[in-house]
Amino acid sequence: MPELPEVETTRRGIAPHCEGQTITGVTVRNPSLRWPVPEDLAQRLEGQVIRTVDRRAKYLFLNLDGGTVIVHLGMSGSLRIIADDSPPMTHDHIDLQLQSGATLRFNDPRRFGCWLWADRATEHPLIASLGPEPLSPEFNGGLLFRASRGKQTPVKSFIMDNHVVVGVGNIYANEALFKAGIHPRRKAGRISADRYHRLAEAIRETLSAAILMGGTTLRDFVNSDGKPGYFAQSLLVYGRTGQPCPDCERPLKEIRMNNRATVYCSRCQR
DNA sequence: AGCGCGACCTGGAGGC
DNA sequence: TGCCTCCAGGTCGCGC
Repeated sequence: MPELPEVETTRRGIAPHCEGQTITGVTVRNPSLRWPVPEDLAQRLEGQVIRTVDRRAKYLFLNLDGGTVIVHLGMSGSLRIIADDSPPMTHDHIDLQLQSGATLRFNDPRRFGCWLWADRATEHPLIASLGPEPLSPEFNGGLLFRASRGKQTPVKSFIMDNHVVVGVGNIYANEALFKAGIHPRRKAGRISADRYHRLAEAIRETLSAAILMGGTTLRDFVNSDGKPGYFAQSLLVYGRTGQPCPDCERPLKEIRMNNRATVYCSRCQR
């Protein structure tokens, strides 16, 4: 489900209900996520106050006084605020009871997500080596250009590499490459600085537009209120194989790259 | 070292 | 209705 806009939408949805709240109870129904949920999670959390809810890449941080819960939603995870005491459904793996009476509930059918503990989140191995945030000032075309010199890997794989820039998942990689007019298979090391400036701008635009619209809803994404996002209506190429290119009207092509659907216009993208 | 791919899971859609 | 195959928004870590 979630790419960066969905994760940010989730953060904005849950933060007001979590920040300043004492955790009064922890229920782990299924600890078998991507990595096992720490056995002492409840012990660490109970009685602690959630100070802030932050995001780094697609990770959410529940910051407590003595450390951080690092949450990833994987492909199918979601966090909801449950106001009443409605019973857990299938795949509701973790509940945090809050002092307010609300529950922060984690659901993840495929269990690719994770809940981890870190004394210092920024030093955790999963976090420490991440590239810059795509919406931060340090992310720009120059950075992409420098990082790509000598790279043989296709540009689509390059911008989806979290060590280069975080938060560019499959949907938005397809969209940004279309906007920048770059063929997804072009070797990263053979793209000019000018074109990387356009690409960086396209990434920034695509992600911020999606955040404004509450994320992309394909199938079953719901944000923390249970509402869908509306960015799917704005997708230019993803999910539109065979339909006319928005610019030149030639049918959009689809190939597989790293086993992921890759949609592009063979005329507009070179 | 850089790159590509398998692996981790469940469920929905579509074909027969 | 049921069974089977394919597909899915992520990303780690292995093998070449």
